[in-house]
Amino acid sequence: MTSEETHDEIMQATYDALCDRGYVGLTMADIADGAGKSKSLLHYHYDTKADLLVSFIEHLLSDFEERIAVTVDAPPEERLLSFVEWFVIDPDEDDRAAFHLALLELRAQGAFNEAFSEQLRASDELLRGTVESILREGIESGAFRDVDVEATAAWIIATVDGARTRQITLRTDWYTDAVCHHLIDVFETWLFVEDNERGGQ
Amino acid sequence: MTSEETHDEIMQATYDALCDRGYVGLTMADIADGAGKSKSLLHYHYDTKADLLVSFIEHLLSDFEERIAVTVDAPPEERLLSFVEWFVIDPDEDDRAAFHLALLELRAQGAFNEAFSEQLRASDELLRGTVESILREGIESGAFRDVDVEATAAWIIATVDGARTRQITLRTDWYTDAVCHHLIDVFETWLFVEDNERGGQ
DNA sequence: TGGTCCTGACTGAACGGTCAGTCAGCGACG
DNA sequence: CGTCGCTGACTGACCGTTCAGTCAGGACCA
Repeated sequence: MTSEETHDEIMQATYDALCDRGYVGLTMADIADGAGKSKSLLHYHYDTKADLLVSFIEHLLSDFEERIAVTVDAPPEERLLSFVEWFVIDPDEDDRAAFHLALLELRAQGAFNEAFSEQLRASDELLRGTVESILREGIESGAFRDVDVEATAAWIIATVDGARTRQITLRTDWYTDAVCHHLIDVFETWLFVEDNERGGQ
Repeated sequence: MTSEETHDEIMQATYDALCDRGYVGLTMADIADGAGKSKSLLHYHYDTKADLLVSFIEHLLSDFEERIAVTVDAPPEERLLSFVEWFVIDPDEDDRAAFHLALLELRAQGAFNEAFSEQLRASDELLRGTVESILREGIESGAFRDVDVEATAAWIIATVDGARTRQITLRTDWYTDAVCHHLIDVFETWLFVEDNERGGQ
């Protein structure tokens, strides 16, 4: 088995272990077992547990990059709404909720680990950049009003992130529902240019 | 020293230890040292580490209850705005940021510990109840429009929580700034009744 | 073709440290 | 004298990390 195949298996095993143990409960033994390999192998490929996890966040990032590259063709209103819907977790997606819970633990650990922190900041920039580019596209095409792109992207992300955080930590869809409806209201009132206005001014 | 004094000291030491170690790094020895007592004493008062932490969250809750009881006299617009400002962390309040980071870890642990989860849900109800009561008061007095109280409280909390989470995990005030400005905009447009409208309809 | 050398992926066992939890006992106070 | 608050020494389990060694296969040479 090549080094790269092994790397992919380890990343997958890390994901699985993170889902059913969380970050706090995550052990090298869990990951090794999940990959059907020995603990020592993990240290053969990554110096420390922290290194492995940094690699894992990198892996997530490139995954995310691939996924957003796919959806660039839709109109901006649709892209923005599907971004919001994608962010929120479906009630029956148990493993995704578990994963984001672990990710939340990981995000909190950034404060104690500079390498984590760096990766997390990179993923934040990617996320913000994505929303900003949707907004810019909408404004350029005349579909959106001329809002402050950076600030608008920031509050949208903060809002959906907060809703998801409360959704997964409190195990209720109450917050995501309220936030989704609210966002749609705000978008329709403040952001989307009505058809009958288009080209008007 | 009475049992209650010791309890308070332990809670304070837990707070301190949580601030500079985080939840993951928190040990019984840290707490004991901070309180100037022995580890065994902690087990004398609380059966397990988890029990101690449940006690700690209870302690936070009653603290929060006392604090909000103070501010009930201000007008609803002011109460709402000061709630938002209070939620957000000042850039130079390092220890408060550290504490909320630890609290974030603790919130994520709710998924693995039913007793934590219960306490956290209680604190969520308290928070939601507080915002809802501000909204209800505003609507009754005619200062606020007749919005859906539960849903509005939910999205406000999700928004400020998300902003604070990103603020403390990414160590940037970018999100909280954007969210504060946005919230003030939304409040003034959708929630607050203008003076010249008052009594009008 | 077959033998030698080397390397990269991988393992099992052990080590060292950490940490929650235990337990026997001690001083002080009512 | 009992019990309440408290301690220090200790234990068992766990977990990241290390290390000596195995094994398959590829390169190179005779």
